[in-house]
Amino acid sequence: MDHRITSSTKDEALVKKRLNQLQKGAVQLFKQKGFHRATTREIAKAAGFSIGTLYEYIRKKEDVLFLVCDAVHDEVKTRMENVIDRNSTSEEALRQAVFAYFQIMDEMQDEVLILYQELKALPKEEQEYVMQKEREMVGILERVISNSYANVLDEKNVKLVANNVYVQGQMWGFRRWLIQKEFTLQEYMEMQYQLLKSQLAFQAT
Amino acid sequence: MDHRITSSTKDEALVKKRLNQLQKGAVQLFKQKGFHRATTREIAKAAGFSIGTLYEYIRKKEDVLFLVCDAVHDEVKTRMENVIDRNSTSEEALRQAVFAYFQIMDEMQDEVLILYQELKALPKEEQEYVMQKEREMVGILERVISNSYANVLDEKNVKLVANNVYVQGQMWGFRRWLIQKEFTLQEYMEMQYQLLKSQLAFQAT
Amino acid sequence: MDHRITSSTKDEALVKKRLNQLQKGAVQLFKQKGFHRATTREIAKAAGFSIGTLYEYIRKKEDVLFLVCDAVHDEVKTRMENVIDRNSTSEEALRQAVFAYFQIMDEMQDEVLILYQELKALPKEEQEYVMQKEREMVGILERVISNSYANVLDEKNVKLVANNVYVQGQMWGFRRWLIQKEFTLQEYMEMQYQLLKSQLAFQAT
Amino acid sequence: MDHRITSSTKDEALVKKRLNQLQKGAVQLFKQKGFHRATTREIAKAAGFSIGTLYEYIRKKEDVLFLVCDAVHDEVKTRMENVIDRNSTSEEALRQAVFAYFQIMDEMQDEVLILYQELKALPKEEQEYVMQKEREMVGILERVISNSYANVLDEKNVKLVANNVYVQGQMWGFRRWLIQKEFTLQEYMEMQYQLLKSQLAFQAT
DNA sequence: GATGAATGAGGCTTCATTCAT
DNA sequence: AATGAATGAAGCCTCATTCAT
Repeated sequence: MDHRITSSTKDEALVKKRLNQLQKGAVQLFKQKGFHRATTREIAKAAGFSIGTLYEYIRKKEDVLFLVCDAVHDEVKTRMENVIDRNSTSEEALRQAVFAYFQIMDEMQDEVLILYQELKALPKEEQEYVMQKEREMVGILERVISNSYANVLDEKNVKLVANNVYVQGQMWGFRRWLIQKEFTLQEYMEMQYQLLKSQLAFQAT
Repeated sequence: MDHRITSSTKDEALVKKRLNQLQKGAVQLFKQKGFHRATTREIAKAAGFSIGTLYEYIRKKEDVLFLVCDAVHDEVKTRMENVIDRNSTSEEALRQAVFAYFQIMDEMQDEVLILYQELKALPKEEQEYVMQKEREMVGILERVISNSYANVLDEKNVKLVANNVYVQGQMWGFRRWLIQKEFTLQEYMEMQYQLLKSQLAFQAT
Repeated sequence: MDHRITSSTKDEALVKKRLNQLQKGAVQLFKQKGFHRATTREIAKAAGFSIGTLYEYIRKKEDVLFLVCDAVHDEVKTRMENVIDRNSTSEEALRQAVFAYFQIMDEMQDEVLILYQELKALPKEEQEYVMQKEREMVGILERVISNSYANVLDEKNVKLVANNVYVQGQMWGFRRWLIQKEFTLQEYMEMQYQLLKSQLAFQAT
Repeated sequence: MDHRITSSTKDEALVKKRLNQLQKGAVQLFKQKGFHRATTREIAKAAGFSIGTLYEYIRKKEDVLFLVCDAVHDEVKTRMENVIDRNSTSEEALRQAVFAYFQIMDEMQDEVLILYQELKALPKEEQEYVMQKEREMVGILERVISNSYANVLDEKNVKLVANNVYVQGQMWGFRRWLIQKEFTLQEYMEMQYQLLKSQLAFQAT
């Protein structure tokens, strides 16, 4: 699944299956207790196998966290790419992408929370890797925005706006104790999108 | 300093001094290693006293984290309040407040990072307390925005915009690996402020 | 190969082959890492088959050690017996035997090292068995000495001298870090033999 | 006590006391189970304190082994030096030293056994250190022999003979299952000494 | 009030052994 | 007969917390 984690098992299909079990279980667990409070035994149990088997597929507890982070990004990215119409330059395309992104962030808020809070528990090198994935994600938003409003925004503004949108999506889950008390997802999406449009419209004048 | 931490010591002045040492040392330490990786021995050492003494002033390791979180918020709040002109309703007042806020977030980025990442390491009750402080901070921004643009924005929009600004300030430090690679602080402040204004201006039309 | 190890396999030829593979591989491995640090997986790999197969031929990890110890002794004994002229009583026969013994100890120093250091890792009963083999080896030397100098030495002296020679042979490999720094094998053999002769000669006076 | 082991405790006298307890307890324990089979918990218990305290004075389990090896050598050396008359060149002085050495080896046979069998469990660097101590011990014997028979033996012969005596002393304990079945300590000492003298006498002719 | 030695629960990880295929 | 995935007991070590001085 990922070259960074060397498992002693040889059967590729099995490895994939096990790592998938592991990642699924770990997300549920980390959601409740966070990475640090979760013990390796609990991780194994959540994945549905024994502690011994766990260590057939990972080398260190941290590897599980990395697995989760990696999987989250991959899923977000895949889902975004399925939804984005790369050829369209219409405003509608932007709306569609932004709404889809917020929707995904809503569905994956637990995963995103983990990613946010535990990143620094990873070794430096793996942190870098995860950050790179974040850059790619922001890059996707940049492209969408830039496709829709290429004429009105300079590159730097696009970067900033994309980053803002990206963060706003994450904050929906991350600051749910505040935001979800005040807004429904519909409202949040709609309002943020209106604000976004007003920025773009204004720059265009 | 805070009623939640009961120290067996009585001399108020000394307690204050010690807790201050503690908080200062802890921030430096958590900055480097994070809360979980820092041991109580290291915390004591960073504070300049022994492990035994540490436990004269706290009851659990978590108390130190709480202390730090609390202190960070207090400092941000104090500095913001010193800068804000509560009576002014001019656009200039908004600009001043936003710039000041970003400036503070820049200076305290390490502290804010800690606060962000370690919040869930606190017990539920203390989490609530810290969240409450966050709400207050957002509230301050709300008031400033609302004072300047009361006529053009409904309450809910103000809430959202204030929250966005608040998060953008934190992200300057939190996502420094991305943002600070692309923008200087000046640029970031200026551009975010322009975007903010365009939102407000647009709503006003 | 040895009745102490019951393998579930029946084909005698195959068992022999496998146990031989196993013993050869294990010596190489133990040489590097010692018995305790070598894992059963590594042992299986060194033998050229899987962990599952390993356990078709042994029951416990210790069995491998026993196998090695046993094989070492057998080889030393066989080689000694090939070289010794049981009928000769001349001094030359002694010289020949002693030199041959030292030569063998030189060639098998790694194996002897293992035997020396890991003996107590065996269960008591197997220890006894190995010790018995040691006694036999010393016995061979006793006979050679006694054949050559029967008239001058009482039985007890022969026992002691034989034991000394036996140990000196082992020490060539076991204390190589000291002895092999100071002497070449030729020198060591020659000098030890001279000392041996002087003992015998003196007793004869 | 030894710079190689860094204990977190500051009080020098206490450290010395604890390390002494530790070493004493460990010898008893290793005697029974060997180093590998002894758990850190058992080591702590044998030393009379908790596992936590154990790790206030050592960093790794291996350190305990090193401590033991070191202490054994130190004790042997000290006792030898107390007994040796450095000025005497008489044959009597040699006899005295050799007998004393065998006596010590008899009394410390368990310790010596440990040293012999577990040396390779130490990290390379520590092995070197222990070997150096062995060299010193052999050196002491060399000096005694050379003092008594300086005129008859060349340096290389002295080295060899000293090494032989040294090993013979250790073997009394190490091969007790063989030697102590056949000889009393008195006999062993006496006979080995006679052999030694015959070597020296013969060279002198 | 301050100190730091002592404690032991509990975490991570390894690895001998088994067993279904 | 051979394989290698699965198991879980058990080992090493850390570190938050206590308490006697």
